[in-house]
Amino acid sequence: MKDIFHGILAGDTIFKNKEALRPSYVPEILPHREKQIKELASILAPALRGETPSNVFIYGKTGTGKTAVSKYIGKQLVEKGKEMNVNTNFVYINCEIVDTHYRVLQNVANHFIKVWENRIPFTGWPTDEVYTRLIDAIEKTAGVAVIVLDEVDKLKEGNDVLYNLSRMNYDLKKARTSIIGISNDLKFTEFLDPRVKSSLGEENLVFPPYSADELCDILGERAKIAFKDSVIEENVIPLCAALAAQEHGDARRALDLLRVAAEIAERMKEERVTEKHVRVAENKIELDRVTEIVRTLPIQSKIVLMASIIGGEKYEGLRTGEVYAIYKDLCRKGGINILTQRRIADIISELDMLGIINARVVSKGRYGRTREIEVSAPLKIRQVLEKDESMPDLKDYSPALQSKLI
DNA sequence: CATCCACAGGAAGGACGGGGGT
DNA sequence: ACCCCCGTCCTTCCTGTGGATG
Repeated sequence: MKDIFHGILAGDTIFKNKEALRPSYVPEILPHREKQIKELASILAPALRGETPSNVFIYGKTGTGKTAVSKYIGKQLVEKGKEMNVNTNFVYINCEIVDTHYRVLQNVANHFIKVWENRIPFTGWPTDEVYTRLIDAIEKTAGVAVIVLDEVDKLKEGNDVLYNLSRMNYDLKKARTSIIGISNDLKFTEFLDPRVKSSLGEENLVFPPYSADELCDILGERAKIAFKDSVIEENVIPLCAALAAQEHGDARRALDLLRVAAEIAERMKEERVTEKHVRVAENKIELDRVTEIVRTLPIQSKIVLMASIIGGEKYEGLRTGEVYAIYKDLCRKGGINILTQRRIADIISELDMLGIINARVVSKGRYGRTREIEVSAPLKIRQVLEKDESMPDLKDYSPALQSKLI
């Protein structure tokens, strides 16, 4: 046994600590977020004097450091609290996972209830009972609790949860709470109850996307931790940064690129990560994304997609009507009910928005107005679709030669 | 210039299913 | 246990339209 692991570990020539490249990792240094850290710290500082900090709403696109900064501040706050002998608590909740009223309250409460027997069960209690327990538990700490709700827009009962949490201070005597809501959807607040909106948005923080140069610094810091010395060629990090900056300055994407590039280099038994590996990684990530989307598509969309691929081989400037004709053939072959062209037009739009096809409206004058459809990676997508059992069998299928006869 | 194609894409509503409230 | 509301998926019906063609 020992020898097996030894063999594998010996092959590990590139990574020192891969964790540092994962999105969940909270680094010691957060380059180019000094301003946000300072601002958030000054908002939360009253907590250390035992006062109530304002609630905060943090907005920023994915990979702009919202979560990392919050967690970082939380850690600092708790440490500083210990140092100053103030009871400060930091609760982090990801609302994409914990997405109901009950479960949010339960999770927050259980953070304060240390004894197993008294913990709140996953289900079964009335929600307001959970709330009472939560208040009790926080009150016992007689300190300040900062509650972070990450991806707060994913909450199913956002209004109720936020209303509940934001009025906790009225029910508390000795303890104080502050809510930090994090979202990448600015429009999210529009759907909130005005009272909740004003109480959550006492302070607003915006996290702008990183520039390519800033991403370079971030990757540099992480690379120092993640990799052994001098395994990364010097142009690799700028390239990762530049590619990620093309999107919208997403640090997560940049880190993914770097990590996947290194994994590829490792698997190829190479000692250094080069630009070439980044290029391969870029393709792999995009392809993985596409295959994953295609795999999880509903059956009707899969057939429309397949019809577009087949049509693309047949026609130049494939049009909606042609896709629909092939689609109907495929449905008949597979015994699947045929939807109307109106619906198919919408499905084509959906596929377009997912970025797996390109559909742009063109006018052919006398010959109508339609969309020209192009599948982005037809060969690869076809492979994925052909593995799908729910798809009709396409052996020796070829679209009818509909040479525009009336 | 008007026409007219082959759709785009909006509006309204039906069927269905899940989840929450009582 | 029941109902109600809401969201999703789909249909039907509809009006709108860019620009080659006559």
